[in-house]
Amino acid sequence: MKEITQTKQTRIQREKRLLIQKAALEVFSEFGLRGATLDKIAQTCGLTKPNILYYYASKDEIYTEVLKSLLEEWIRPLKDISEQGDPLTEILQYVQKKLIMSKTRKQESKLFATEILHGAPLTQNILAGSLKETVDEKVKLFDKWISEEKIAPVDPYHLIFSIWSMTQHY
Amino acid sequence: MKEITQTKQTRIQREKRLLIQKAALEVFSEFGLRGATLDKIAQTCGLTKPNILYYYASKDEIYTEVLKSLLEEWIRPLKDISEQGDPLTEILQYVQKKLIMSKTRKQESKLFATEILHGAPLTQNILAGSLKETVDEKVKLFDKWISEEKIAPVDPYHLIFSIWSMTQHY
DNA sequence: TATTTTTTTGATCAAATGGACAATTATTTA
DNA sequence: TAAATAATTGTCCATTTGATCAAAAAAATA
Repeated sequence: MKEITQTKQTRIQREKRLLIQKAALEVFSEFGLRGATLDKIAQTCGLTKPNILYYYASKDEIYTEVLKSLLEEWIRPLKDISEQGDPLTEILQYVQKKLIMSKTRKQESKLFATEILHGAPLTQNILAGSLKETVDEKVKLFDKWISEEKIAPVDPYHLIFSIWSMTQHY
Repeated sequence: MKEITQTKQTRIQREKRLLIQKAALEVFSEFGLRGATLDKIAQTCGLTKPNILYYYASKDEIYTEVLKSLLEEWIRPLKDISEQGDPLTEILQYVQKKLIMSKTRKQESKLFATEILHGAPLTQNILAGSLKETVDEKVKLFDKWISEEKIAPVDPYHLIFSIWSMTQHY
C-alpha cells in the first residue's frame, strides 16, 4: 500500500519514519537540500535507499516534512509571548527560550537559518503563512505595548528581527 | 597555455574572469556551493561551460576565488576600527559600514552568511586565518577600552558577534 | 600576410544521484 | 498455519553534472 494514511500507522512505519527524519535532519543541516543525498541519509540511518523511498515519495518530501515539524517547534517561543504578561518579562522569556534552543539544537538552528536566508526554496508556502502570521500578530502586540508606554518606542519588526538574528547563531 | 600566470594577463583573460566571477557570485549566493552548477554560471554570463573551465580549473576553484575576494572586502570594516579614534565613534562607524554593505550587497551578504553558518567547507583555511586574526585583534582592543573605562564592560566577543549577526541579515 | 598563440566550442565521458520495479522476505491477519 | 499484507532489497535506468579533448575560430605577433 503506497498510500500511507495517517489514520492507521504501523508500529514499523512510525519507527522508520522517525528514524529517517532524524537522519535527514542531520544530513540536511550539514549539506543543505541539494548537498544532501539519499545515499547519505540512508547510510546515516542504516536503511536502504529504496527502503527510504518506500516511506517517502521523494527527497523533497522528506525535506519538506523535516522542515515542517521543525518550523512549528521553532516559532513556538514567539507564539508564547502573551498579551497578559508583563512586557519585559515576556520578551526576556522569549530571548531565553530562543537562546536555549539555538544552543541545544544546533542542527535545527542551522537548517532553519539556512532556510530563512535562502528564501526557503520548498517551504515558502509554509513559512509565508505560519511564520509571517505569527510575526505580524506579535508586531501588533508590541505596537500596543509601545502606545501604552510599557516598552520603549522601537520598530517592532526590528525588535523581533534583532532578537531572532542574535539568538540564531550561537 | 593552461598555466595562467598573474604576471601577464591578456585583456580577454581579465574581462572573462571578471565576467565569470560576477555570474558565479550570483549563482552561488542563490543556490549555494552544491546547488550551483557550471551550466547555470555559464548561462548567466553567456559563456560556454568548457570555456569557463578554460579560465578556471574547477568549480571549486571558482567558488574559492569568489569567496576570497569577497572575504577581504567583507572584514575590512572590522579592520578599520582604529585604536586612535574615539571608541564609540569607531564602533558606530563599524556598524554603519556593515549596515550599508548588507543592504547594498545582498548577494555577497547572503553568501558570506551561508559560509559562516556552514563552517565554510572550502574556505576554512582562509576564514580561520584572516577572520579569526582580525577578530582576536579587535577583541584585545575592546578589552583595552574596557579597562580604561571608555566603553561599558561587555564581553568583547559577544559585542563583535552581536553586531555582526544583527547587521548581516538586512 | 604568414605563423604562432590564444580562445572557443561541439562532442563526449565517467561518476553521482534520484528514482522505479519486480522479486524476495518478514509480518500480520483470518 | 495459510493467505494476505507490509517491508526490504538488488538491480537497473535516466538525468544531471563536472570535466576532458581535439578541432576550429579568433587574435596576436613576427
